[in-house]
Amino acid sequence: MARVERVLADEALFRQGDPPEAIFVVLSGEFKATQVTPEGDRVVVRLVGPGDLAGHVSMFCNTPYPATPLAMTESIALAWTHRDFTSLMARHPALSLAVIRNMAQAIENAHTRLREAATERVERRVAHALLRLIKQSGHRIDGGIEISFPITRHDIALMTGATLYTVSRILSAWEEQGIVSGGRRHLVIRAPHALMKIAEEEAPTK
Amino acid sequence: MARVERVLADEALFRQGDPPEAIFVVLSGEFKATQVTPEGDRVVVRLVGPGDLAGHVSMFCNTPYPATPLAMTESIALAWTHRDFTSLMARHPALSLAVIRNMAQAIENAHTRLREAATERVERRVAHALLRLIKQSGHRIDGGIEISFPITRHDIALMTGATLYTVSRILSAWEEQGIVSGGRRHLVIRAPHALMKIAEEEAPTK
DNA sequence: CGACCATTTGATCCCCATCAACTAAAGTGG
DNA sequence: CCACTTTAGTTGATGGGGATCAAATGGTCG
Repeated sequence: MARVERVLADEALFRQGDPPEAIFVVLSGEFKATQVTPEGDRVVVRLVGPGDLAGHVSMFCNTPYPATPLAMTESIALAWTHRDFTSLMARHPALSLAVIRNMAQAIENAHTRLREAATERVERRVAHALLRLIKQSGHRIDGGIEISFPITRHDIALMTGATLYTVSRILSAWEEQGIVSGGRRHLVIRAPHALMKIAEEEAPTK
Repeated sequence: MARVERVLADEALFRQGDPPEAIFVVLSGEFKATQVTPEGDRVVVRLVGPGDLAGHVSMFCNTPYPATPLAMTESIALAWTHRDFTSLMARHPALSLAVIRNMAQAIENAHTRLREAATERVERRVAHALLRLIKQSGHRIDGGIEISFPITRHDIALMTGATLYTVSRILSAWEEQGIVSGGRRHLVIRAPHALMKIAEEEAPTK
């Protein structure tokens, strides 16, 4: 019943504002779900990797797609129509549960980021973002952990609510300290432990 | 199969960090779901009103409760154990759908707030927050719309990622302009239209 | 090689957090 | 019913984190 959807890097699975025509499950690859504000600012609201759903919000609420999932690498996803997917869920209660579990994690993730955005300064938010990237798609290489898809300072800025300038400064400082390294659209975390310390360290003189 | 839970104002339905023992559906009243950071800062991640779920994230992921829902007024909720609720869902597919729909809205809401937190300045975020409050529990009175539960500047600050000082200044300014009015723990929006203008106005000289 | 994109780095500015002091309303207890 | 405390809110002064502007460098690709 499913349609297989193959998406090249930098292409969109669907577009923000379009009417919902399908719900997707990512099989391989990685997407960044970006929202555009009325003013034209962009934000990355979440990353969508293998096993994650996309388009579910619109599908179940019957609203236009709230974001545009851009493929960061060549990716493959399965697509169902609303009808097919709900009938599938009706026949397999385990599927409903899986959907719910996935959405629950998305909620928790979003709330965590909300909390970070409200209480933490940029450097720490970037540290959290990198740790999340590691967890979602880190790849061990000798001397560190590599982010397995091309990522720019600008992307990181959009994920943390900062500007690419500030992110660049932070990463430059970290590179000097040997915490990260990487070139153009490429990032390796050399000292995850140091990042965790930055991310969690108690604020001084509370 | 459900247990009826009655909660007085300023009491918690459950506490962040506790193991999940039930899932709740709010019948009446209003809760603010607050998260505490390791450093002790607090944030209101969402409002939970009639028809909304609480505790679902933990219940389905089997993780400790991620937040503490504090009752803003006396409230009533129904509680089910995990076992009872899943068996209920298995027997009534419509329930699964309702749960999914509610969670989808929570996700969209969280993403919207994320986007706002990342791109908008405080005044506009406060405007959005007030508009959301109106929508969720506004109550028409002559001369404006009243927020139907006690709310403090501090609460608004926790909802917008600002400080109570900044919120106080903004509301004072708005009060001078006749947009809002209200006293201690009490808020009336006199000119929702003006708020919408503040919330959506194009940034100057883009 | 030339055009474009990612990144870096410096200089400046301003929004808003922070600190501090004060007012006023609401409990509270004798 | 009145001192006393507590909690909510206001307002001024100050400083800093980070946005913004500007310009240069180095990688990639057609």
